[in-house]
Amino acid sequence: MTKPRVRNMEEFSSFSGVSRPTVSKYFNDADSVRASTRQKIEKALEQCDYRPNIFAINQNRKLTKNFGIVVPYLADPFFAEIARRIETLVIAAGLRPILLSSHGDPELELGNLDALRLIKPAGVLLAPLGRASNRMALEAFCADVPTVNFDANIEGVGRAFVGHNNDQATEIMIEYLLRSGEPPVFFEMRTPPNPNANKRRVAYIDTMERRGQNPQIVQAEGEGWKIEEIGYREGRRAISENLFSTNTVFCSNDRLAIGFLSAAYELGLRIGRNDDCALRVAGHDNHPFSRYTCPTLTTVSHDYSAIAQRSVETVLKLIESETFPSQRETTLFDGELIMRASA
Amino acid sequence: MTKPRVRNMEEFSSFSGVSRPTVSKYFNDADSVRASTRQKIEKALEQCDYRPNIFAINQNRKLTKNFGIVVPYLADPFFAEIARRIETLVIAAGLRPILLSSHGDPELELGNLDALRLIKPAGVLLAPLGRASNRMALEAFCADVPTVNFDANIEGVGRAFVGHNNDQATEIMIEYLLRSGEPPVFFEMRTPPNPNANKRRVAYIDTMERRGQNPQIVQAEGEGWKIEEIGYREGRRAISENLFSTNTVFCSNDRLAIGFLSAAYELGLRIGRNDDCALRVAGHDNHPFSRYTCPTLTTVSHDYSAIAQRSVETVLKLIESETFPSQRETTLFDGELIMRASA
DNA sequence: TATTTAATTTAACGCGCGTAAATTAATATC
DNA sequence: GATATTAATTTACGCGCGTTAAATTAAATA
Repeated sequence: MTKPRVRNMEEFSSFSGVSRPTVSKYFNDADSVRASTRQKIEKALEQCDYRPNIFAINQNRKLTKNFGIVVPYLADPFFAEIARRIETLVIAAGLRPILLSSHGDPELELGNLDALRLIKPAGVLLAPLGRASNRMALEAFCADVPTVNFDANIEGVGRAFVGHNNDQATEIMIEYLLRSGEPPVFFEMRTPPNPNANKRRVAYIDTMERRGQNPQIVQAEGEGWKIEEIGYREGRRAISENLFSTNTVFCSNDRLAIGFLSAAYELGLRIGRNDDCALRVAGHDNHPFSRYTCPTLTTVSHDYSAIAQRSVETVLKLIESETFPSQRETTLFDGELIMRASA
Repeated sequence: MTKPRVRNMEEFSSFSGVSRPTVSKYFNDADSVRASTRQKIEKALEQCDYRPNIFAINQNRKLTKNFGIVVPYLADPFFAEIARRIETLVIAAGLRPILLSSHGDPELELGNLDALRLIKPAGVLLAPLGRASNRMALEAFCADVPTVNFDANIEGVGRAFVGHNNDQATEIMIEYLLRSGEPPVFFEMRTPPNPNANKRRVAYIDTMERRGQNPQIVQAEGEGWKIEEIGYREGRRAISENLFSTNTVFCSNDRLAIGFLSAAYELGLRIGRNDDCALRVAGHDNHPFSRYTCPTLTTVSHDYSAIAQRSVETVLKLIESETFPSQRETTLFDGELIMRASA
């Protein structure tokens, strides 16, 4: 019953009756050995539970099967969700994902990259903090390790960027809001941690002007990643001080909108597109919780799966080719209008 | 400007003028060498950026500085939050946290433990899936690796358990609800993934009976970790079918409550403790989003920081002592009533 | 059956570090 | 200043596996 303990490849070699180099070959690529020897090995594998020592394997490799995934803030379900998808794809590609969160802290972001360096990852997918990131350090890292930048685009960071088309996404939401009611006022953080926010502001202004509308922006004070709280506090203030010139609020992201909805509810405002509603509210991101807000949040969705898929594909290609791409390619995926009850 | 490249400890030894074994000693414990030699090493460390190869280090160690953290579902902000705290403590203890999520999948849970085995972690903190977990396999793992079980208690898994006092927490909420209005009906999943739910049901029934009340339970159908959705769908159904015999609903957890609130809102029910409200709703967990629901959710909080702290302490003690504790100790931390607007 | 080709075996070295024993040097104690 | 103590150095081996070259064997082809 009790399987014999096999301590190393040497022992497994004699146990299976296959020479050690061949066993080694098998573990690197099971198809690289003859079918008959493969059977011998796999039969032996069933009778004892030997597994190669991962440290010894990686010691001589310049490149391991490790794969780093760095996100700025894992407690944000948005990043948890996209990380989950990426993890799955990475595993399917035969690599070992290592998920790291920077927890909103630029020093920890550097620490994470430092930790990744040690484990010589084959590739890295990096969603940087953004404004707070130490750009020089990130660039230095990307020069050494095949890295693709995703979610938050920082020029020069990573050998490619895969992300969300903020321009298009902002535009379709504005178009929808314009044709279905009063023009939207943009509600955002004055100093957002994430660069997508800036893209969205610019896109808002551009689109509004192109439509002959007067762009209006209400900015929330506050720093950091406690975005719902900022949306709540500043939303409450903005409503109280009557800062919104129309009945339509387009929040820069869903977390801000979640806080805003909470404030509006507390102030007794009805939100929605019915006649008896005081305000329409829209968000941006299709945050996992946006379908459970009160009312459910009309928003514009990232193409989560496409972004995850393309990101992984791009790094894998990078790894395979072993070349430095001559230019940093940028891939953006269009957003999709998610019609719910809030606007 | 360009720092000389130092490839290994040998080279660093001659670079710094300190013998290799001493350098090795330094990297294992900087205080174990004489202050003067320590200075020599650290000065050299500034002039070149050598760092020991982590794979070579761990190859000879039976025990690494790796530390595993396994949670059942990282996309749940509750687990993200507690994982974040644990990570911080583990880093402070000089260990390298490896955070793994089972994504609600029992096979992945085993895969995670398998992956952890390979990296010979000094210790592991394991929050199991619960009902779906392969208990035998978990036990086998815990026999080999110093593991402390947290959050979801599975008898026999881990050498200690640290968690939330579901009995006490349930009781204080029921007491509050009883003295402030109608008796609570318990709303839960019929087949909850997490064993805490069962504890809470039992505690609900016990407390109600001790108070001379008639316990009433409404059970939601549905499997898996999409708990908000289940809360929404089944909450909507239960309200429509008039299954609640009083105006007070005590949800088994906040995620269920979040879904329930969304359903109630959609059905036009006012939630809260005012006279004009149709329903009072309470939750359990103090989920990060519970303060942004509409209305804000009255709930009972985990002592997040105490649980995180004690969990880490317990594993560290286990690691240090290198002994198998004669009995599996269970530590529970009391919950705290979080009064908000929903009940 | 002879020949070519492919796979396996044997033997041996290297990776970067941990670690132990014996020796030497630097401090601390009297 | 002599001795005892502590720390550093020298030397050497081992960890488990990758990898390579030459020798051998097995399979595929003619």
